[in-house]
This record gives sequence, C-alpha cells and structure tokens, in this order.
Amino acid sequence: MDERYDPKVIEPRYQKLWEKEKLFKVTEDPSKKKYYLLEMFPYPSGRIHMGHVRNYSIGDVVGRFLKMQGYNVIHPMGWDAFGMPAENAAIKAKTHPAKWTYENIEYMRSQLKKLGFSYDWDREFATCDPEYYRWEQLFFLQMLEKGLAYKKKSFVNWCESCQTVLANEQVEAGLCWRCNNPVVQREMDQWFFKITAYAEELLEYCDKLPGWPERVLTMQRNWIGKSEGAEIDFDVEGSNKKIRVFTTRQDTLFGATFMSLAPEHPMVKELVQGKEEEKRVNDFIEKYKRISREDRITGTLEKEGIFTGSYCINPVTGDRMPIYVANFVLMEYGTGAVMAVPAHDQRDFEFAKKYNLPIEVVIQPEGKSINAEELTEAFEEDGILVNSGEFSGMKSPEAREAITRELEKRGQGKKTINYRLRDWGISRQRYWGAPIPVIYCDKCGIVPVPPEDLPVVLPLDVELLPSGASPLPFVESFVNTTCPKCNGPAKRETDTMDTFVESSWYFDRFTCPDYTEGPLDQSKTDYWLPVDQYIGGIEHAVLHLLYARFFTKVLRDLGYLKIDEPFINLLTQGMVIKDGAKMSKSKGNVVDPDEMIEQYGADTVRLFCLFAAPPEKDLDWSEQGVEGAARFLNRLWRLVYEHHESISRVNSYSGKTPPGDASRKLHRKTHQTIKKVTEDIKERFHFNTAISAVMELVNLIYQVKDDVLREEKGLEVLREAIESAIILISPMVPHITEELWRVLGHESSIVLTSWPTWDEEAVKEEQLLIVVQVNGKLRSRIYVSPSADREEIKRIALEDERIRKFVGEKPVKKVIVVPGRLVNIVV
RNA sequence: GCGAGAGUGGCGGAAUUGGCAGACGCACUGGACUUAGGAUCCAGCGGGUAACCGUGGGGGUUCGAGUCCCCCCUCUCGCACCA
Repeated sequence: MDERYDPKVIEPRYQKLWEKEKLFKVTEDPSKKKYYLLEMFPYPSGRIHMGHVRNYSIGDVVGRFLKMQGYNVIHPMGWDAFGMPAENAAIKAKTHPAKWTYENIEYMRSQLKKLGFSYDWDREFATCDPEYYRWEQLFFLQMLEKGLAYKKKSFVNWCESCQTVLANEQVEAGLCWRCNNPVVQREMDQWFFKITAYAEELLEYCDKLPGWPERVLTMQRNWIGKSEGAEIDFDVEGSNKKIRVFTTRQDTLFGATFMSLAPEHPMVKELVQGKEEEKRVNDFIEKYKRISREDRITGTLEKEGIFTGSYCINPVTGDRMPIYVANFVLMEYGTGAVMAVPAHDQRDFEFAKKYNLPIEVVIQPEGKSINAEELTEAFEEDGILVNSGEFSGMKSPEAREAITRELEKRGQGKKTINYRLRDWGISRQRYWGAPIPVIYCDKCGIVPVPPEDLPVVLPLDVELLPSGASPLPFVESFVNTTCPKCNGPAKRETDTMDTFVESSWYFDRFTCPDYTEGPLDQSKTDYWLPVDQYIGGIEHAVLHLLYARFFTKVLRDLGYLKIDEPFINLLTQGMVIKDGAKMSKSKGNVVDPDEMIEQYGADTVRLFCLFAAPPEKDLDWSEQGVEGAARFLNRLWRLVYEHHESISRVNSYSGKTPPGDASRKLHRKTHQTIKKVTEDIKERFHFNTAISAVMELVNLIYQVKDDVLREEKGLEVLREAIESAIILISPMVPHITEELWRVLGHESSIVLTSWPTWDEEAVKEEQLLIVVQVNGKLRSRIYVSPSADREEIKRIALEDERIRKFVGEKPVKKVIVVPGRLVNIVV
C-alpha cells in the first residue's frame, strides 16, 4: 500500500476494472426486487458541467447503495442528442451537427467515466440515432390515427433568433427559454399533440404522486389551470350571431354591462364591417398585434379598448351591452370573449371607469352594503346576490349553480370546465431533429408515411444555412417523394419534431435499447417500469416532466405500457452556484469539472458535492470546502495505512458486546453509524448528514484506537470500525474505498459486498444521559441505566446535588419525566 | 397580485416524533512536531465579566417551542390582465 493517497493512480484502475467486469450490467431477474434509478440524461453540449456532476453523484450514491442492499438496480445513461445548439454550433464552426454531436458524446462519455458512475453502459443510446427516432415516428403515426396528433393553423410563438416555433411551455415571461430573446405571435399551420385530452388525468394524478416535491406538483397544477365555470351565449343585436364567453362567475351575470373581445377574435371583423368604426378598430388591432407580447414583458399594459359599434344582449336582463375590443383579453384563454362585470371584476372596473360604461352592483358582501357610485374598486369576492331577479338573496356558490341551470334550460349556456393548458405544438422549423413522418399530396392531401417505410431518415448530406433556417426544404432528394396512396408526385413534411418528444420516452427505451421488433419490448418494460427514482433539475418542472407524463399515458393507451405515470419518486436537485450566482460564462464563475478532477480526483469532487448541502438545496461551490473533502479522504487513507498490516491479520469483530471500555465505545459508535448512514441514505437522501456520521466515526477511531488496541478484542473491533467506515462511505467515494477494501485483503469488489446491518443491542448506550431542567431551564445532567423506570429517574434527578441547590426550599409542584430524554422539575 | 418554499454562529449546514440549539465541515485562534509548514496532530471557537440572552420580528399554546397556532417583515422560485 502506498503511503500517499493518489487518486490519479487509483481512479483509472478501478474504472477500468468495473468496466471490464461489467459490474453494473443488469438483466431482468424476477427473484430480485427491481429498482429503476434514472437521472435526466444530458444534452451533449460539449462538456459536463458541475450541475451534471452533482446530479449524477446523487444518483450514483443511491444506485450503489441499493445494489449493495440487494436490489436489481437498472441505472442507464444516454444522450438527448437532437437540438438547436448542435445546429448553431455547426453553422458557426462550419461543420455538421451530427459530427459535432457525436464528438461531444465521445468526450462527455469519457468525463462521466472519469467520475466513476455506475451506469450500465450497454444500454447507452443517442436520440439522434434513426434506430431510436424511427419508433417515435411510429408513435406519431399512431397518434395521428387516434386524433392525438393533428395539424392546425393558429397563432403560435415564434422565436426569431432560433428561427422556429415554440410550445407555450417553452416561452418564459415572453422570452424564448433557450436564447432569452422575445417571442412574437405568428399565424402558422403546425402540428400539435393533443395534451389537452389528458388535462384532467394529468391534474388528477398530481394527487397520486406523493413521491414528488410539492412545488413541482403545484407548478403543474397551475400550468394545467383548471377552472370550473360556464359558457354563456350572448345574442348579437340585429344578427343571428352569438358571442360565447367563458366565465367562472355566473353569479354576476346580471351585472354584465358590456362585452370585451380579444383583438384576434374572429368575430371582430364581421361586427365592424361597413360601420364607421371599422377603420379605427382595425388600426387598434394592428397596433396590438405588433406590441402586445413585447410589452407584457416589461410591465402591465394600460387597459385600452375600442367600441365596435355593435351590441349584444344580456340573456337575463335583456339589456343592450356595447361590444368592445380590449387589449387585455387573451384569445388563447377561454373563448377569447369576456362578459364584463365592472362592479365585480377589477379589470372591467378600470375599463368601465375609463370609457364611462355602466356599473351595476349585483353582489353584496355579507353584513355590508355597497353601491356603484361609491365604489373605488371592484368587489371580487363571493357574497349575496342583489338586483338579480329570482336569484336575488342567494349566496354566490348557490347562485352559480342556479343561474347555470336556468341558462341550460333556455339553451343559452352550459356548465364547462376550462383549462389553461394548450395543446403541445411540436413542429420545429429546424433541421437537427426527427422528421415528422407525413407526406403532402396535391390530390390526397396529408398522407401519413406507411409504418413499413419508417424511419424517415434525416438526410445528413446537407448544407446548413447561415440564418439557422432549416435546409431540409431545399434537399430535393428528401422533399420529393411519391404519394403512398396514389403514387403521384408528392412532398415530404420538412418540419422536425420538438426535441422534448425524444425525452418523453427515452426512459422506456432504456429497458430494451436494442429491441428491433418494435419500440418497446413488453417483457422488459413490464419488469423495469416505472422509474422508481428520477433525479434532475427543477427547471423541467413543467416542461419535460409534464410532456413525459403525457406521453406515458399516450403510450399506455396505445397499448405499449401498463403504467399510468412514468416516475414514482422525483428528486429535484438544487443548482450549483458560486459567489451567489449561477455558474455562467458571462459571469466568469464557472468551475470546470475536468480541472477539479485533475487537481483533487473524482472522489473528492463527488464527496464535496454531496457534503456541502442537502440535494434539493442550492450548492455554493467553495474551493476551501473541496479541500476539506480531500482532507477527510487523506485522513481515512492514513488511518488504513497505519493499521492495515495489523488488522489484516484478524477478522472483523462480529460478536456481542466486546470486553474493554474503549472497545465497547467504538463498537457502539460503529453500529450507531451503520444505522444512521443507512437511514439517512434510504429514507431521506440526506447524504450530507450520512457523510458527517462517517466523519464522526473516523474521528472517534483516531481518538480511541490506542486504548482499543490495548484491550483483548481490540484489533478485531478496530477492524470492524475501519471496515464499516469504508463500506458506509463507498457509495459516495467508490474509488478510494475500493482500493482500501482490497488493501484489507478482499479480492472482489466492494460493490459486491452486502450493505452492513446494525445490531440494535450494540446501538444502545449503556448509560443514558438525561437532561435535568428546573422550570424548563437546563440545570444538570445525570446518567441512568437504560432499564431505569420513571420513578427511579425522578429519584436520581431530585437527589442530584446541583438540582437540590436550584430547587432549594421551594415546593416541587410537578415532575415531568421523559424516559431517555429529560426530567423537568416545576417548582 | 396569486401560489409555493425559505429565514439558525463569521460561512456551508445539523437538530427525523415539541425535549441538551449549533452535529459535521470551512474559516479563525492558541499549542505540539519541524530547517520549513499552505502537511499532520492536540485544544479552543454564538453573545455576555456574570446572572443570563440567543434560531427574521411580535404575540400565543405548553412543564418545555428552531419545531405547533395567529399577525408582521425579508428573501428565493413559479405563474402573472386566466375572465
């Protein structure tokens, strides 16, 4: 054994060995309990960053720990390989996205291997491989058949700098989630996945995912945005047309005094046609087409609107309601039309004040009275109905039901549920993605590619365009094809799929990456799925994690899967920050994993990532902290170095209480540590406290070893303690522990060892420390035997000299005894 | 504005069920070893001379509150004219 700990020698040695022995390769084994452990696979952007190191280190601890506990752990890794950065980098470097991507994969794989993660590399794949995306194209065709994929013309989010459309989830505060540039609305014919068909189930299952962080579920619930209300039809005066609104406040219907339409509302054009208002309204619409989104980023727009010159009729009061176009009404939500109730909606109130429209109070707060003239803001809460005909006197919730029933009877409305969630726009006008497998024929229209013709391979022989726009439309050999129906000349779809489609099912494919008969081998998916533990960043709370849930339900309904949800437990780890900010090139605070590994070794980097903060919190990178981690590993190394020759001659102590005070103390601490570390990892994922427990054990070994060695079974007890420390910390720092394990004479890998169990008897303290309080204040400590009963503890406490001093002559009112904890004497 | 989470030494963080606040680590201080120490080992390390005071602030429940309840403040994240 070397005197000096040198990770540069040890780490590659064991990485090669693990790989050669295929220690982490797994197959289905019905006799064992399976565990599917997964970390979000990376985009091959070039190099691994600290966020990946942290994410994968957390996963690796869980994987190695559970393997040692006897689980059949599947722990795969692969590459989310389609995407725009490849294309942009390729344009810049005048290379090909495929070349760029595969080179990055090569390098990043080597980085992951240098970190010693326990992946089953035989399952690795990249999503840009046609053998992967061909199945995705098949799913698309089957979804098309079921109406779950469809094409429609609508206003979509367009990112000018990315030259492509984005789904709603991919727009953050009006900006593109990738490049942070403003997103504009553009009317385009696009492919969608009907995620809204699953809105209710996606929402409902939020209550059936107890292993998910509450805040992720909340974000998903909010994103789905269910609201219960009614659709109400308003007749347009002098026409047989109706305007349909969605409202959650049917109880305020009697107070609806005007109508607001979104600028994009299809009815606006008809309403103003030939009227003197026509030009003014059209100018207004044009203005908001140009500025609306961008202004929403900077702040709230002032409410503004314009009268269309038309009126509609309030179905319950019969009053004429002027129809306005209003800048704050969203076409995307509800029906794009809002019945305006100025007394009970703040936006409508402001609007009514500005344009001098009538305000009718129809809801009174309980025990108070308000009137329209004195209102300074809308009363938006529930209350008691007034001025509402037969419904006056009802409470809001009751009135909502009653008014809806009345409208239904008259055929002028119905109860509805509205969701904020929109269908998932998946067309991307970029090259580096999976082609959408449809063909356009002048005669037959949209024709799906026959499944037997899959995959529609993305042609690699292309010249990228400097603008970023897809070169596919110009690749004649790709575009020009024949119609599968009529055999006539036809053209292929040149849009590709959103790369979030690939990441929506990669975890399914990991169970059978080489299966060629179909997308998924049921004998494998049935065994491995669902994913037991998923680990990744919170930034995907409503992107990937929502899409993947949706896709799982689709694959279930297509007959591929038997599960309802993909991920049982979800851990969202915090960011790695430095100097109070997220690491970024522009801030110049990036710490490169390669440099850290070079300087300290993978084990030290891993240990620091796990020790500095609990996984769900942000981790503040500190070079001094890293040195602390390195110091601990050196300390462990020296301990083994100093004693390996002597303890190698004996077996680890395995009996009950050993003779000798020091030995007993160390034996007890050893078992306490086994218990603590096991529970911390298994039940709480608190690796930081698990590590600190091992540090305590090592500290105690240093402290008592000389005394222990003077005792009868001392050497055995010392070996037990040292060996336990090595095993317990091995999931965090697998290389150094593998080496030390072998130094102690073991010939097979530490990974194959069973996780130690603790002796409940040994864990117990011989003497319990009991805290004694007088009037709730700590006054003394006493030691009692664990077998002492309440009376005895009480007696010892009251006899304690310090306590007698504090109690003095005062009468003892009450004595509270909590066995094993404390005594509180109330005087 | 709505929703969620958090606030503990100089710092990262412990305290799992209401029961010794500050485990473990970093930084710092003193000492030992040493040609040397940025290695290692040992000791100390919330404030206060002390009684005592201390978990963002103020109330409350309790024998006992970092932990439970009410009010307030601050910060972070998400959504944001959602009808």
